[in-house]
Amino acid sequence: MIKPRSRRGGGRPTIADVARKAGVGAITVSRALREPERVSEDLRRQIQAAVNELGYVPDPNARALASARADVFGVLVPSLTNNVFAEVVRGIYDSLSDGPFRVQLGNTHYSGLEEERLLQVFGPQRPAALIVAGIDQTPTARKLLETAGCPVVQVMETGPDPVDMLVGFSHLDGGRTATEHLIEAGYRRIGFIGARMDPRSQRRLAGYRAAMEAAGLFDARLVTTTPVPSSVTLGRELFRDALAKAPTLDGVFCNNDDIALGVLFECHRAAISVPRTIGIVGFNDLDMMQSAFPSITSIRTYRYEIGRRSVAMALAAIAGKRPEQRVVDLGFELIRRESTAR
Amino acid sequence: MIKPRSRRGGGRPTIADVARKAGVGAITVSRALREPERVSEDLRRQIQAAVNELGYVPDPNARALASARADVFGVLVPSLTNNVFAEVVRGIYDSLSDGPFRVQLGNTHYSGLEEERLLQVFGPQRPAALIVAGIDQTPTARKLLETAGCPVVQVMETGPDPVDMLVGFSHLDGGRTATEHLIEAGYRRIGFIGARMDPRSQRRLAGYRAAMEAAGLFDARLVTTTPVPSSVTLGRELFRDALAKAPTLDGVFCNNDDIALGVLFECHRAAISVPRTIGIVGFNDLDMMQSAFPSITSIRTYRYEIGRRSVAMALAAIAGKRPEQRVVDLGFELIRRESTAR
DNA sequence: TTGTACGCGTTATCAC
DNA sequence: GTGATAACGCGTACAA
Repeated sequence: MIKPRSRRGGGRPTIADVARKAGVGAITVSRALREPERVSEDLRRQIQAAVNELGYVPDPNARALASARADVFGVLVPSLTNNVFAEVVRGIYDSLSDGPFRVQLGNTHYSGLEEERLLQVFGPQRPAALIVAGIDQTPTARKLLETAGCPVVQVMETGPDPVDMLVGFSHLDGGRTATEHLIEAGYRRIGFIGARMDPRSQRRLAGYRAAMEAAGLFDARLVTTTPVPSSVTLGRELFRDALAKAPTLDGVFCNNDDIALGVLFECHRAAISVPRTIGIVGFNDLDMMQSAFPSITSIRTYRYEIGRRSVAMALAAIAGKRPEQRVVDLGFELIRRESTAR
Repeated sequence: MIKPRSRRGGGRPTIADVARKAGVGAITVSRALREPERVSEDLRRQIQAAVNELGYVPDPNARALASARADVFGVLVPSLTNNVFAEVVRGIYDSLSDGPFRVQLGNTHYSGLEEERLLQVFGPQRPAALIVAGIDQTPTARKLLETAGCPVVQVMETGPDPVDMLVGFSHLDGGRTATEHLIEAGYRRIGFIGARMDPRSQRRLAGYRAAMEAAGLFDARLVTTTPVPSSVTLGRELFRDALAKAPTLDGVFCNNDDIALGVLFECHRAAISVPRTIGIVGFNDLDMMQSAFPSITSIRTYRYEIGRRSVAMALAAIAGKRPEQRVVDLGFELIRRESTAR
């Protein structure tokens, strides 16, 4: 008696089952599913019928093994809870939800070593594309990206020398624009308050410094930074520190909106008038900036759009169309509000 | 001249290469890597040497195909940008970063149908475990979870009838506790302000209602809800609506902290005294609640810990140890602050 | 403890 | 346009 070929798997229908039922070869079923235009109308219908009847679903693992390509986008961000990256990730997901691609998300915790590790985990999977935050990879990480054998999109920055493609904006220009706005509004003793101080924060600080020096206003005592992760509460503390160091402070450009909100709350608590005594500018323009009282001036950035664009570029590259421009600068916008309306 | 067996793949070393170099069978290499204790000391060392020399890395796709199991945790959340779920996801990632498991994250957009679709995408991958937010799956989704053939952990809620395992807390009790606190603080015309109104918000509302009815204070005009996604700005608008409907309002229990912050800002703008004229309670206790001015009373929940616990339970189940308690209630805590200190 | 033979479900290759 | 055959790289089953 012949054992009915005991399936190790869960007994789901395979491509062979569909082929048998449709009276065609397995490869034709495979083609009908992936490149329908290369299979005749007739067979396509028969195959589709068999697929529906059997409830056949291709095995992604088998497909990945055979084709040496997984339908996976590897995505690396420094933080999952930072709203800024969450928005980028959301843009990526929304752009991918239609197609066959899955997303594999990695959290680097702002660590270059962790990024290397994750890249080493992603590589053997043979992802269809890689999207990574930032341009400050370690040499090792950069080499891993260059040899990944798939399109790579770096996001959230701009610059001259991407691994492959790049979409974002200039943090340096953003920092400069924010600072220049404060100067034009009449503030003079303008502080910089920054937490985390990752590479993007560093560039914003550089923009701040450039603007202050150009105006002859730079003073190292006006700069307050910490590697500690950003939070509203930390913003309050740093503002107190800044005031202690520079009692004549009359404005602050904050690393990000959480810090800015903390500064605002501390001003409330200390009965410091905003924008009269202190002007405040944030960065990213989270929703709450417009609703705060007073509303807070901020640099609006297009995180969601960056996510979408990164996918569009990767998809184009996968389709063989290398985009005309490998570096896309989506810019930013200064949103003037009450916190600097002196 | 013999072509050196052109590899379709990228020519990376395979397990066979390692086996040859170490002078053992391929299966022994496989075992040495997955269950070292079942291979003799000697061979293990030889194999490890060969692995290092060749730079061998197992192909996860081939492994998944052969074993009918992918080292993947499927995770389904309704939102990527909502800090609450971002924290759960972070807990999951942090708990998984040591081991061999990758994470595949899906965004259901608060949609049962989207959840079904994602479950259908995850299924064929044969994930090692599934973690999903909530207990309100559609019948179809629930069936998919039950037949997934892997441990399933539902998170962020508690209840009597999990698909498999469940870790979270009671939103109904949370809503009741928040409301009772306002009542005890002396507020009487206490409103409920809720956005999105997903199942968890509905249960918080039910808790609010229970408390208000128990105190003989319930009045339908005090309830203001909308299906619109939550935001600080929306909180301001809803509060204005609530005041228009119930001018004698003297307190609000907010769906979440974003709404609560919006209410606070609107009070500032309208020169309404908090907590004297209006008491405010939020939900989740985000960092900014403690720094707001005045600081805002909230229900602290343990999102990160829920993420970690869910992984721990799944891992235990994978290891064959069905945990003694399939339902874990991590509770919550009322954090009293200035916004209700009348 | 180690190895042999084979299967996992699909796609690439090349012939028809 | 369609199909037979041979990988893809690894793990399972079973034997030794």
